Amino acid sequence: MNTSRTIAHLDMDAFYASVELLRRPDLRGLPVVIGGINTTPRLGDYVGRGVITTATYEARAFGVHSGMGLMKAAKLAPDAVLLPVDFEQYRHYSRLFKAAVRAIAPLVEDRGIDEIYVDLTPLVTPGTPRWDDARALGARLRAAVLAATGLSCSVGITPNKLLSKLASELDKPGGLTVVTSADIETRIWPLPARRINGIGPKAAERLTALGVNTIGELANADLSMLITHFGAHTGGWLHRAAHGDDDREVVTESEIKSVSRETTFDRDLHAVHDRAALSRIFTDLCTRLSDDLVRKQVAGKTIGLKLRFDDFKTVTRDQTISAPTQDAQLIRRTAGACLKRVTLDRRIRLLGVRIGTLTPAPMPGDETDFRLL
DNA sequence: TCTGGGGTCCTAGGACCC
DNA sequence: TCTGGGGTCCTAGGACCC
Repeated sequence: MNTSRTIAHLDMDAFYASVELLRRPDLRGLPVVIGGINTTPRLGDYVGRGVITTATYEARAFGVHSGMGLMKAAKLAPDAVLLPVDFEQYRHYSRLFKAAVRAIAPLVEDRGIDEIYVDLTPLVTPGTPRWDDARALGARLRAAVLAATGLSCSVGITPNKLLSKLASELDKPGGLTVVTSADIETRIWPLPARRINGIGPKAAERLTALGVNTIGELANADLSMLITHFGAHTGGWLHRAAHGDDDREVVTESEIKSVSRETTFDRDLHAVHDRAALSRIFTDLCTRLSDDLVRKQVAGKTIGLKLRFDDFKTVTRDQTISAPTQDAQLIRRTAGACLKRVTLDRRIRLLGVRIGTLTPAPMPGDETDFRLL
């Protein structure tokens, strides 16, 4: 195992909720839940299909957590304060905290709006006191993020991304946790295998059925048994991950692969009876997708449709056109052709439009016609 | 009134080409 | 006519992550 790198994972604490509390300091210390659009001030009065995106630690004490339906959460914590999501605000604070980190340590990998990996290797002195250096750097990063945003984060520092992701969660909120290869057995092995980034609910369930619950049990599981049940690729990865082995680089730049827009309706819609409403929403999604493409300066060739029915079954259809496009009408026509290939014998819960196989497109106002390139 | 919205990656079969 | 293989693109679904 390569232990020569020093990698940090930085995770903002209850990010959306904490941003809201900057504007509403009067709510500090109260159970606050963020989620949904048409919200009521009191969680217990909410009616709709929204889910929790974030909850303050005070709200989590009631057993609510992100991903939980707001209606269900309302039963657990009816008196919690409910606030609607405001992604513009969160993106603003996301840019601020990432800039603050980059000013100290430029090798940053974006992992969504509220977390990053940072390669600290060039900034620490090799040798034994390296982890002292790393801890001091982690403290600097935390202080810089707090100064730039007023927000708290948790930091994990270890020899790789996999361990750092686990470490940053060990002392949340406000933690600064260093884990070296010598600490794996005592600090990592007792954790549930599900905590490993990449082991989701399905894999965790399969592991449980094999008698594997903790990372330590996974580490001590027979490699050939894992390969038998998960295949050579995944089986080998599970084994290495449990031993804290991960050689993935910190990726500072990456190109966007696809753009999508989707919406869940207030009530399930009927393909025939609600045809007009469906058509209007469909066209609106395509228009917004087109706007996204222009803003992101990309055009795409593979246009996809996504439907979710009232039984939660999801189907997708896609079609690749001859040249990349940003055009809302062409996207609408192509996605409309995809829709004709779906049997519509159930009410529809969700409609989505996606575009992939992206290529760079000209800036708005640019004279160049990218179709000729 | 269970279960949002925006992504990435992987698998797998068939078409098609060399 | 049969056999063999590699590579890439397209499409559908699913697991997973934030």
